[in-house]
Amino acid sequence: MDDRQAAGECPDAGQMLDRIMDSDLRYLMAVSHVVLANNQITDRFIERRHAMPVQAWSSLYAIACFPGLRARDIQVLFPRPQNTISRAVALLVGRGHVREEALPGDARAKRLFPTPSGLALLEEILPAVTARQEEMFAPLSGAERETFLALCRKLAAGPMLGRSRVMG
Amino acid sequence: MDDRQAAGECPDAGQMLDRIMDSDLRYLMAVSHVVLANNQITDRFIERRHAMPVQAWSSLYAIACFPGLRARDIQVLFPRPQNTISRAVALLVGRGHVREEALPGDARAKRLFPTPSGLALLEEILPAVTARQEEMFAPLSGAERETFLALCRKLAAGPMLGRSRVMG
DNA sequence: GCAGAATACATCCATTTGGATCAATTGTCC
DNA sequence: GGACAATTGATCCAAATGGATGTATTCTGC
Repeated sequence: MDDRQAAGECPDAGQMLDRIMDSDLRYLMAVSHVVLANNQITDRFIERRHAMPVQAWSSLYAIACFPGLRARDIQVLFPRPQNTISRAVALLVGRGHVREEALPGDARAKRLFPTPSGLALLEEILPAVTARQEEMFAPLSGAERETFLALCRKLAAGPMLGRSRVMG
Repeated sequence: MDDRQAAGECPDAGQMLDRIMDSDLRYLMAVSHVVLANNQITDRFIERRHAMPVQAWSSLYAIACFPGLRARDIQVLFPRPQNTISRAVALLVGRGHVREEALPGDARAKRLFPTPSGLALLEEILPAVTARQEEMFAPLSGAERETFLALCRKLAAGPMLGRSRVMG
């Protein structure tokens, strides 16, 4: 695939990145690269600072945004395995950041609410994550960010994002 | 944050997704959601079909795109921990999909090349992944896809994507 | 050309992950 | 209303993960 193979050379990293984002899988490669690269920063940072995995603080964020939601709902917002969410919620409850309440109509599910401690933790985490978002989106203008967001939302709204015909 | 808390109700999943993509962290939430949701499909599929983690087949893809690259270079394309790449390459070498060759100028590094078996495996995997890409990007028009790609590339080219001032 | 820093990759090991399963409850169909 | 399927969340356990460290080699400053 590369003439330089014969010459025993390889393009430098920047060129390789450019070219892989020009390959058949360019859309997938490009967006995955962006998210993977950022995860190395954001996820590791909060893991170290607060000894909690991504899914824990993002669950807390979801619970604070929508007090009373169920674990099940978090899974829709952050598509991860069910037991991952279950454990994240257990961690938050165990540390007193989230409180569970019986859901009147359904004895299986529990409604989740942030505690004052949970809200305080979020107020500590959110400024850092917001600053990181600003840092990573700095290359885009305001208009470009809105375009990017609109396109992501369009992808998220697509019916085949979370299930597949081509991959059983 | 939500008046329905008093009423003991929660918005449905679709509305929650909309609203979290309208919050302060909307850009991060939106793009992460898209990638996470797709990973649940694509990664798991190839794990089952070919008993290999994402990083293995994407390393193979990189090696086929740029024959002769080093493990180090793969890490630039797919930002993951170093030992993750190391193991992925070891798996590919162990299964005979990749062959290592001494790099003349540097005895530490190894040049990586796909074997016929590796290329054959890729020809089996790529159609499925390409079809999946098509499936997930179906909501976007051709022009929108190019816009999305251009914005992702702009983000990837940003100097602060892979390192951070705000997150030590 | 030599000492110390840096790089490339492999490996160790405690922790995390996720598929599978379980228990409890609710929904559906007749 | 009773049997069977579906849902909600917890837990089990084999396997993967990633930070730290090790080994070998190359680069840098003097």
